[in-house]
Amino acid sequence: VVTCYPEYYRWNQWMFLKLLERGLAYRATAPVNWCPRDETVLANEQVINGLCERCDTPVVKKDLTQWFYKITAYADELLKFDGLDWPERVRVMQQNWIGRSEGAEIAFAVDGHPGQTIRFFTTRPDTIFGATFMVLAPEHPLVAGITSEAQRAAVTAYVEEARNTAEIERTSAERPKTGVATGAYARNAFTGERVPIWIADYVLATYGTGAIMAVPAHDERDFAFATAYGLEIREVISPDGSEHAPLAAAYTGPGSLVRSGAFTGLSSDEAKRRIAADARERGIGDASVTYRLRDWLISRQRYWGTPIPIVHCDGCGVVPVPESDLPVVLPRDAEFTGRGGSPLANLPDFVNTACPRCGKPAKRETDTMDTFVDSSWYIYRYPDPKDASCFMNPAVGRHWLPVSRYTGGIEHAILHLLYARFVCKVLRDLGYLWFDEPFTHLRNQGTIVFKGRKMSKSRGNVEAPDAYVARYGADTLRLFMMFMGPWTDGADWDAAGIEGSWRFLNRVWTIALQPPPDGPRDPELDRMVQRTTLRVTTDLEAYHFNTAIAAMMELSTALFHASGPSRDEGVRTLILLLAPFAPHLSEELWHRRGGTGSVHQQSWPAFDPGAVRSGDVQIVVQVNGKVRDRLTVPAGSSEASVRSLALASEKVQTAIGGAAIEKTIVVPDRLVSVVTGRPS
RNA sequence: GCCGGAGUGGAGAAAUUGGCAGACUCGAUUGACUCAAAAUCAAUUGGGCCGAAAGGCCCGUGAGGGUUCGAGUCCCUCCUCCGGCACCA
Repeated sequence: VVTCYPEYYRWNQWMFLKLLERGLAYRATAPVNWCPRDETVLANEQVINGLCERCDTPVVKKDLTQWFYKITAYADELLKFDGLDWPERVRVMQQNWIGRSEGAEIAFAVDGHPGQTIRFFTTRPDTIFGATFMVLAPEHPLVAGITSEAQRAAVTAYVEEARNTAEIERTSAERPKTGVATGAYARNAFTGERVPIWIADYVLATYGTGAIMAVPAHDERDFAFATAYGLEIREVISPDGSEHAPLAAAYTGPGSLVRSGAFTGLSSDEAKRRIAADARERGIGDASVTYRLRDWLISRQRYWGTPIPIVHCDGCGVVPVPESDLPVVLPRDAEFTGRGGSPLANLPDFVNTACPRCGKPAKRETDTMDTFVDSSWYIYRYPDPKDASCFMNPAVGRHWLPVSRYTGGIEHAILHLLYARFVCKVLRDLGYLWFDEPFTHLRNQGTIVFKGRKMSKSRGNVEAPDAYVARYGADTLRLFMMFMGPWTDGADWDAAGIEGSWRFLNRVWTIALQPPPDGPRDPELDRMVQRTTLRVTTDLEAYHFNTAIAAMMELSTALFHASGPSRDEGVRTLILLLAPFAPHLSEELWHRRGGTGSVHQQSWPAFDPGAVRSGDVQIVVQVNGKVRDRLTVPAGSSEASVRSLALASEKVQTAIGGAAIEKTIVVPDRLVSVVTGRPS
């Protein structure tokens, strides 16, 4: 939808130019996720279990030149959730996704290839004396150059096969480890030994440096690989300080170093620091941090998306469209060919343009932006959508932003919510926003499961509400869905209980329109109205819609049996409380009872916390932890009076049975607990 | 495998965050109204035991242990289910 409005998406383009200036947008050739069915690239976040987020087609890797946003520059800040009221689940998902690992990056020289080194990342530099071989990802750029003639055919075949294997299959942990020796050797800079260099697809090109030192004694994957190919397994970390050979399995815990030269005897933690420091002194490495998070691939070979404001000129290269020329308008006449590549590439009027720098004929970028770019900042447009000078009017925005209440499905946990946090921080650093986080308070509505699967409009797994609306009305259906259970939990869809919501609304209708029978004021009912107002108000703020409705049901039952002015005022309050839950019915009743204006524009009912607590309360009396009697006393009764009243109870005295009282505990307005010594 | 969340009646669920377990709703049973049914209203509805009744007693929140005057809630061990990530070096 956004793509229909150039005045919206021009700001996607404006932001792109700002990020480009800052070095936060860049173009690079990299192995990227490719959906063969949609014929477009995808960001990592849009590959779900190796499948395309949109069409569930297995994704493959392809080397392509694409545009990226440098979200990794904010990885550390994105790990922080200071001051945010967010569900634990979402925080953990984002933290896992970002995947920060501390360790060291170290280089080993390739034997017989002067100047060539293999850089690798490890979280366990303490195990470096046990690195008996190295493994490169099949896509690693060094592979072709170092492979020996004898191994060339085998290596080429393996690389080819890896390229043609779907990502989901390649990264399956259950898959047996496979690989091929390159015939080349590296020099372990710590043991001084020559170690063979292998390629294997269990090493990922996109993580760390795409290469590892393999320590089979202390890594399960390396152990499995070494066992399969008969490579040396050398213990260098011992849980008890003594040596154990041969190892039946990798020992991945901490311990003290053995067979590790000058570092022998150190603890794992100490050795991690000392070995990284040693690598730094020798100029071959340093302590380092690696993230699982990859930069955000924003190019798409799709029609519906914001055109990327770039011109490719034979003379000048990649040239940004000047800000004054924005927006670059998405043509309306593109054809959906269903074939590969961006549809824009087939429109000569769009593609052919003049270079903004030299004026010579040039070609426009034909990729469009990921639509998650659109949704990453829309909240800043809300405060003043008419303002044309910027995407947001700061004077208005200061009043409304950041967003204090945000809700959405859990499916946004590491897509929209991560992108929006990133864009917020970028705009802050550009000087356009004055806060660090776009959404200070977040709640996820639960998933409704229908026929065993998530009920989803885009997936077509829905039950149309029409039949329920026709039979019970939209308010009943809405109320029932809020009453089924906690809104944040979701539920299996089952309309069996909808009659209850229907009956409740009918009862409200009846009592609201009946002329109230005469009678005196009813202080007990007045208090209940107050109490209900309190409960509905706090439950609403906490998203506890089910219990708010339960409280209103109780009030409606009490009003049904009441009379007099208390009843009439209670009904008025109930209609106001019900308005957010049953908007149509409450509006109708509001008018039928002579109310003016809309019920939805009235003040929310007030309550007096003191009045809520007044009246009589029931107090439980326990003897040695068991309930023995119940007392009714005025709320706020003193501890002493409640205690003596409790001890005066016959039932309590029977339970005490003459034993000595050790202590009594009084919880105001709630209970008295009597503790005795051993029964005499 | 790692991380997160959750296990409470026949069903959906409550429980003021350590204070009467099962509010509210569905379903079921019984009664009132009706020629009858529907609708509506009322009563009962965790299990077991004692009692003619009024009422009383015991057990009970996935399992076992612990802390506490008191545990659905806190701690330890385990089981099951749901969700996320997963060959991330």
